[in-house]
Amino acid sequence: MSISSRFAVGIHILSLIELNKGGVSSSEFIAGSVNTNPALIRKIMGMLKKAGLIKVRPGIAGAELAKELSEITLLDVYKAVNVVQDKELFSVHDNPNPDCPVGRNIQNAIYPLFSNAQLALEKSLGSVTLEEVVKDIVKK
Amino acid sequence: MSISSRFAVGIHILSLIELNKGGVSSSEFIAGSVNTNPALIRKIMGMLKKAGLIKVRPGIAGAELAKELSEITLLDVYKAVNVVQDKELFSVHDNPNPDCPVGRNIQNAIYPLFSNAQLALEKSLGSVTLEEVVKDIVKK
DNA sequence: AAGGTTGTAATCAAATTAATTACATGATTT
DNA sequence: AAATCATGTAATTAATTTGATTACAACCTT
Repeated sequence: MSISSRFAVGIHILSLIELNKGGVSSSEFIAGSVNTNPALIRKIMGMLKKAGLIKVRPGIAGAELAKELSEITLLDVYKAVNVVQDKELFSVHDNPNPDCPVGRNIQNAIYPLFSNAQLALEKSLGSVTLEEVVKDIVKK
Repeated sequence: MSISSRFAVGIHILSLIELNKGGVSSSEFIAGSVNTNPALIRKIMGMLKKAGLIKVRPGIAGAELAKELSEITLLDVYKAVNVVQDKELFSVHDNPNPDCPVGRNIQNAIYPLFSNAQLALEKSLGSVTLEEVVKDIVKK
């Protein structure tokens, strides 16, 4: 199973706001670039706003970045759009048999290992800023 | 969204086979420890078998490890049970607008970054062997 | 007051998971 | 050889999540 495309769309939204600095980035405009529904864009923008990444106001068309792109990492976006609940990238079967030594201890044995893997993922995402993404888009 | 518990169950199965070396690890026995259905266990065991991690034969009760636990990493299990398709941990929205500079290039800009994050995750999983997991279970 | 935009809830089809049932195939036992 | 038990595998089902869509209240500008 895959992590929701909300994450990729979030990156798309932020990049577009930056590259459209001169114009007005309304949800409809952004939806046109992402090729989806304006309501979905507004929903994701609401998450980005809540995370302090963009500024949007009811009734006023357009969104602005709340931070420099160089200060926003992919991890910030990842966390903002809630694609993965904290510590729950990997799901674990519940109610293993408590009368079995393996069933009784498997969860505690696995948990820190899964947690480390998830942290490695997040560390990787945290090492890339949106500035780099936008530079790459411009270059192409 | 979370990665299927097949992964955790796969680890459970392999650990149990090891710790039950003296006895017969039938799908029903394993299902009792995992607390699920024998058919599901057989399905996952089929994947582990296909990946060369265990030996099972039709009609013959019980499964055996095909390798030493010290030679099996979490990554081997992860790949065996197909919880994530190669290069598809993160999903990307399709059909972004080709007439927009961002829409046209976002996928290529994002792809290697997502790929790196996924590799970091896999590297972490590849650094842990099942031997460590079983030792931890025994200790508890 | 009119027109356009954001915020948000509700609905819907499609996809995936895990549980379950069913049964064909294969091996062992009596 | 027949009965019994295990694996292999397909099909079904309910629950959950996703992304698309509609609808509309709240808000701002002209």
